[in-house]
Amino acid sequence: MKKQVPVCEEFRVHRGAVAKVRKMLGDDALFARLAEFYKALGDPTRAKILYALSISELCVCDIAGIIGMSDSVVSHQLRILRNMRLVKFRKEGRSAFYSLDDEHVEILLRQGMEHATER
Amino acid sequence: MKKQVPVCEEFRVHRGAVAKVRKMLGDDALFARLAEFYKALGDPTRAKILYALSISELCVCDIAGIIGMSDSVVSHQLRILRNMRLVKFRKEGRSAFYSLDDEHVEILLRQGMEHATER
DNA sequence: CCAATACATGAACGTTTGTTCAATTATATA
DNA sequence: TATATAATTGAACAAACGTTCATGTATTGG
Repeated sequence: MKKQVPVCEEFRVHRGAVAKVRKMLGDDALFARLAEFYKALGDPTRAKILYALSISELCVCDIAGIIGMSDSVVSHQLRILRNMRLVKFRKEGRSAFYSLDDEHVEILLRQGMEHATER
Repeated sequence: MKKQVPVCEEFRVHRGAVAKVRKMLGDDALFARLAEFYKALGDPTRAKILYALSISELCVCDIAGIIGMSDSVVSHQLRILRNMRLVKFRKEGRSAFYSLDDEHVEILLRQGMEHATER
């Protein structure tokens, strides 16, 4: 009888469980999207921006002032957050007011903050 | 009266709120840790490993077989996940069995997966 | 109109990241 | 004891990333 696995001698876990996981993991695009999403949160500058926006809607230059970085940096990072649908914005005159896209993001922020503050 | 902000003409939001956010954002180390944490989730390979481990405890070469990458890749990434305390492991003979560190991680995984699957 | 303001964008740069490959350690088995 | 297996590690390399700086585009006010 042929070996089903090319790596170890045999799976050390229940074959049914392995098959299930394997099927899900076949969807590369899914995990690419998942990783992209977390990556968007995985930068100190973007984390600060998101945290600031979790308190209040803010315009670009106010964000820049608050986190202590240039308008350009903030604008670049906001584009990434926009593409990942983590923030939304509205224009008013020459200002652009940003806010979190939904409370889903806010929940994730709090979860991460808990993990970061404990221990 | 002197301007308090060097960036825009004036904050467009309530000053009290701004002050509160500003204080929190002063803690650079906090946001560095927060970002590190999310960054650990923000790679397709690591996301796959974590998802696999959310179903079952697995040894290194089984993980490698399941996600279709080399033992070396998996081992390198597991080190990162270990350092971030996202996974724990136990040794048994020459095998090392990995599992998620706590259900905190599992919750975060599901949250991200929801965001990645919808839309 | 012209200048100033708010924001966005593109190129360039140094840094960080993930994978590959080879070598190493530790454990089990023949 | 010698060999094979499981896992870890380090160096090297290309790709991706974040910031800086200069420039561009609207919009507003003098």
